[in-house]
Amino acid sequence: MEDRLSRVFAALADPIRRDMVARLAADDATVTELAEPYAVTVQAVSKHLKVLEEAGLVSRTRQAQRRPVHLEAEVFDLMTTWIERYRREAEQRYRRLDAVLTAMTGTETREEEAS
Amino acid sequence: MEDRLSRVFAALADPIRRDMVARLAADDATVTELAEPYAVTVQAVSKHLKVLEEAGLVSRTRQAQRRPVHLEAEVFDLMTTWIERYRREAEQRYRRLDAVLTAMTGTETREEEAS
DNA sequence: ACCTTATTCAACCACCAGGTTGACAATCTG
DNA sequence: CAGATTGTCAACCTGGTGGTTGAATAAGGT
Repeated sequence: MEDRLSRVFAALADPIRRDMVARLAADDATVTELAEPYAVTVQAVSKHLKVLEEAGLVSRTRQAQRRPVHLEAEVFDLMTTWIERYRREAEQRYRRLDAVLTAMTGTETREEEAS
Repeated sequence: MEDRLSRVFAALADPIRRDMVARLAADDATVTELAEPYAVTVQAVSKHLKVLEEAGLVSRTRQAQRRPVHLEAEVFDLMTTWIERYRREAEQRYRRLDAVLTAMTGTETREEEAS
């Protein structure tokens, strides 16, 4: 899989991981705390965290036996940038097409603005 | 996998699919056109398109034997909404922490609340 | 009608992802 | 030290993903 963006998207393609991110946005948490709501073993959750960590979405520090997980919000920018870029491009194209269509029909009907 | 958001994220976790989306943002294209730059068979690309379609990222119409692919930009909103929501939350928390730290060092002698 | 072009379907394969159980490491607490 | 808590590692299973080749379908061009 290799590249960063792929890892980030893949990490968020799993509902459990997405839910963990959502909860971590509110506050840091330990592995067992995170595992509690889900019907899977704590080992499975540990694996999920590894995925999130390798995607750069979370970081873990050590605190006695506990290992608090912290959300790294900056990584979201990577996605947002990518998404917004192409969305904007596609929407502009849509608007252009819209303009063409309006121009074509507009010569007869004269409709003014769209939204 | 089931849910929409998972499918969208999973779809974009693949570099080829992401590249196809990027190209489709510029203009609609047929399957063979899309396949051309990649070192995979056209069948593989057809499969990728199926994934993108099931995620609601693209739609296909029929035009003679050709089957032009069109990007559906609206789906991006789903992701952006999700991402922005939690990023904002996490950043606010960061700012709160920042404020607490500033307050602590700023007053120095007066520690009242813990957290 | 026949051939060519565009695309999908089917069967197959190698590999990865998400889950399990069981053992181990690291730390606090009695 | 002994025991409980917290978390990871290793081995294993199952199912899905991305790729292949080969055949089938759909529509146009001649």
